[in-house]
Amino acid sequence: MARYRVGIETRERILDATRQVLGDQGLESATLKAITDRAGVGAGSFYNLFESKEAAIWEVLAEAITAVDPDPDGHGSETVDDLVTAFVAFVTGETATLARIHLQLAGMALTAPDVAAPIARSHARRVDRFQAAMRRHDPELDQATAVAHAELLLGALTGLAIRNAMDPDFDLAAHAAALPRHPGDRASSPLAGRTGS
Amino acid sequence: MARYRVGIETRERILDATRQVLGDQGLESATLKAITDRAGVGAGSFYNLFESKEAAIWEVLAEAITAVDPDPDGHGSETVDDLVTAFVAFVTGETATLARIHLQLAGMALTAPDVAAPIARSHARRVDRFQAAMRRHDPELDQATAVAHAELLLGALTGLAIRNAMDPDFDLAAHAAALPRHPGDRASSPLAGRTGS
DNA sequence: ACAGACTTGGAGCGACCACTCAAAATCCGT
DNA sequence: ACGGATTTTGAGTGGTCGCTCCAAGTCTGT
Repeated sequence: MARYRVGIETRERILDATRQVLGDQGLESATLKAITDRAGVGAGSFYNLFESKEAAIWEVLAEAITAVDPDPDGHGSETVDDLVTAFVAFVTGETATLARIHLQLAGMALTAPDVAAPIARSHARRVDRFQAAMRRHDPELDQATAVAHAELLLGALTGLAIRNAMDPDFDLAAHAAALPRHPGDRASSPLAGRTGS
Repeated sequence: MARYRVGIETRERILDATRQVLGDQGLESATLKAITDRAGVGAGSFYNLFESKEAAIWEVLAEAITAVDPDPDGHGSETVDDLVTAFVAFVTGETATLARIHLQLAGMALTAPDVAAPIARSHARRVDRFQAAMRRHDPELDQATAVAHAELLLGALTGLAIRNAMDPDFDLAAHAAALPRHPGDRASSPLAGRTGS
């Protein structure tokens, strides 16, 4: 399937359309017609390139699960700040549509068992990455506390991302910058330095 | 509609069924058949009591939006700890099914505009309540910092609730107890005192 | 330029969707 | 215990769902 150039391009157009439909209208509205209309493609073309509607959706969901935690550029040297900045970029940059899908994953995980496992794995990986960065910053920090603060930060980042998605005027970068990076840090006011590091 | 006692009881059975379907299988699987089968009721009975499928679902969603923030028992004297404990009770107690629905709301808010506004309102009310409790604890605390920490705590609580819903062995109470209640508090290890206050 | 492989659109399929309706059963003030 | 109001059932409606199929069109190695 998809051996000629046109086929590969069509496949990408369909995945793009699936991303947009999932991001803008949600899983419930992601019908075959919605996807193929947006891709400008007939049903037959779709099924020439994908096993089923579920297959295309799953491919995009897997992308949304993975994309929030891209391969470790400086896996052993990244700081908590790097990780927070990367998340802000994920939500506000080119991957914004994927980010909107990412924010719907938690709800899906509760009701779709086969999507829950990879989400849990991805979450665990992310917690570990944050936790390691915290302990690099403060080698005295015990692991359990670092993990707890990592979960705290990730939960807070998700909350801010949701507000950002709902309110176009929300200044995600400023609020994210104000989060306490390490256990014992004080949350500061997001009104202060706008793009400060 | 629903003037006789049987009618009122049937209405409640249908709402119960809707809660269960939404909580267990999600909005996508909440078909009329799924709801009426679980309620043990014919389609005609349903439409004798509800305008539409959407009306029943909306009624339950409104309940899930509201129930997380019940009317202020001691509105002017509650502590952050009270609020955290209340949330743990909401997730693990009799309202567990409503809590599962509540956790799906964020995703819905992104794709269903009419559900977004009440969710945003409810969230703002909750942030305000947490923030007020923090400033009662430390009158020196400026509002912007208190609000930021309130958002942090709420995001973290939601994250923990999702983990709790996905993993039946997760000790939500212990993890919630370890969260930093006030700006500058250190997250502690959830392995320590299990049900300590 | 040919020919076999691939891609395309869209009519059509059975299944399921939300919803209607009228006749039968039940309720409850009198 | 009567009788009008309410409730209940389930077959039926039109519409949409995911998906199949195939004739026609396009691609690409030769």
